[in-house]
Amino acid sequence: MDNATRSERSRNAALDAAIAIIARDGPGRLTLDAIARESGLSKGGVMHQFRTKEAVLKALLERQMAHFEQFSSSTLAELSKSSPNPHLATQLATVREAATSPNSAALALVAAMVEYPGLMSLPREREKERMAAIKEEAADPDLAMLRWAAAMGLLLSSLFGMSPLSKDEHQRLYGRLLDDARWTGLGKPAARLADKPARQAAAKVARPRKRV
Amino acid sequence: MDNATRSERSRNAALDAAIAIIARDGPGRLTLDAIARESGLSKGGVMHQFRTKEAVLKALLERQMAHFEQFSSSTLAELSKSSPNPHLATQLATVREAATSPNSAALALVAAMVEYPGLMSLPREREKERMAAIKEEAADPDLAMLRWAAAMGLLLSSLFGMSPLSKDEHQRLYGRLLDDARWTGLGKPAARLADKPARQAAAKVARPRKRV
DNA sequence: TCTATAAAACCGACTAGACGGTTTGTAAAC
DNA sequence: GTTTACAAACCGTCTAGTCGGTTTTATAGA
Repeated sequence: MDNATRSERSRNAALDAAIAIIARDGPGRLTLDAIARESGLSKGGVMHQFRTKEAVLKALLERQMAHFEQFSSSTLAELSKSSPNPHLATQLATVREAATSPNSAALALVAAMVEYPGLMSLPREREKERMAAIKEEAADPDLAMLRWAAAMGLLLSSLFGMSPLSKDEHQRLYGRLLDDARWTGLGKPAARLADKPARQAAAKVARPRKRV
Repeated sequence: MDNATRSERSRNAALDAAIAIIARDGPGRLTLDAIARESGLSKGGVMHQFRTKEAVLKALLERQMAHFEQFSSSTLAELSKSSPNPHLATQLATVREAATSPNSAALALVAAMVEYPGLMSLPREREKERMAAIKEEAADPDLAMLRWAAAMGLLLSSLFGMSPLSKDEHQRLYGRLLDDARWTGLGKPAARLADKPARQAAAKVARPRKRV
């Protein structure tokens, strides 16, 4: 077999094994020995392809990011003609995709952040660009950010096994987040609803400024 | 010193040390020896109070949950007279509180879940009850869940250092989530949109400028 | 109050195993 | 024949948990 393809096969085998271990046993169980065992490679083989454990995590992160990058850009191309806010719609769809796909990129994120928090800067910087694009196109940027935050909340909470919501509810909620028609007309409705006591309630829990 | 209070002091010292270590060095650095060193106790002393490391994490989780439980119930008592959906408002305020308080409960959660994912069932079950109460009182349950999800998204993403948003934006967004007046009239906007087209146009121009 | 005994809190050295990473050896590719 | 891909044994460190012993507090009889 060709040397280059042999290396690539081994690298992919190791990364697949890492994902499988994280998904099955949790991020805490991801060790180099476990990767070797799971992938069929020897430990030396794994270490030949990745010099350190951090390099494994980084490669895993990058591979998963590339995968969703692809999903994201093709979705964006499709939506940019039809949607008034294609970047937001794309991100919402991508998050839903990440939440649904079993071998989620998010699993790699979790694994990475515990041992090597510095790796998190890669996805964060990428996310910053996307957020800028979302704000740019939005009629109501804060609402757009909140729709994004809600999608992330659904993703992360279910990812950590702490979501109180069922699968069905998750799907329905993603659907609603994506439906632009249900997120219009929120700019300043207070004037028309003056008779409602809602505002007063909000003031009660409003935090004194200048804390932190 | 009284035996009971001596024990309690030691237990609290250990838990305080654990929080400090997690906050300063990250969850990966939380070891029993580190807890002993940080708390001033000996390792034997720590192990006398907590038989295993999991017991330490569990106690930590429970203590932090109790803390926010208290915040939550006092907030609920205050809001239940004025707010049309006091449970949702309480949860949103509590999440914001968790996000801003430096020694966050969430840090304990992260530390816990990596090594002992089973511990996550405690907060999840609690959250299920709260979610039921939120749905119960809501005119639009799905929207209520989405507001909750958005708050969780803000909390979790910033907790993992992957939030692309600034502190200011976070605070502003929490404020908007809490403002009931800005979340009304979303039930079936498709029908309304026809007779009130001015709404959408206005939103395009009027940036929300509300401060918390 | 003094004393004897039990029990709880605490100490710190130790162990067994797991972990990340290294070294040495071997066969295939170039 | 040199480099590359991999295997297998190995090393030093770190970690959760143990254990025998010491100090402090509780109990109880005189």
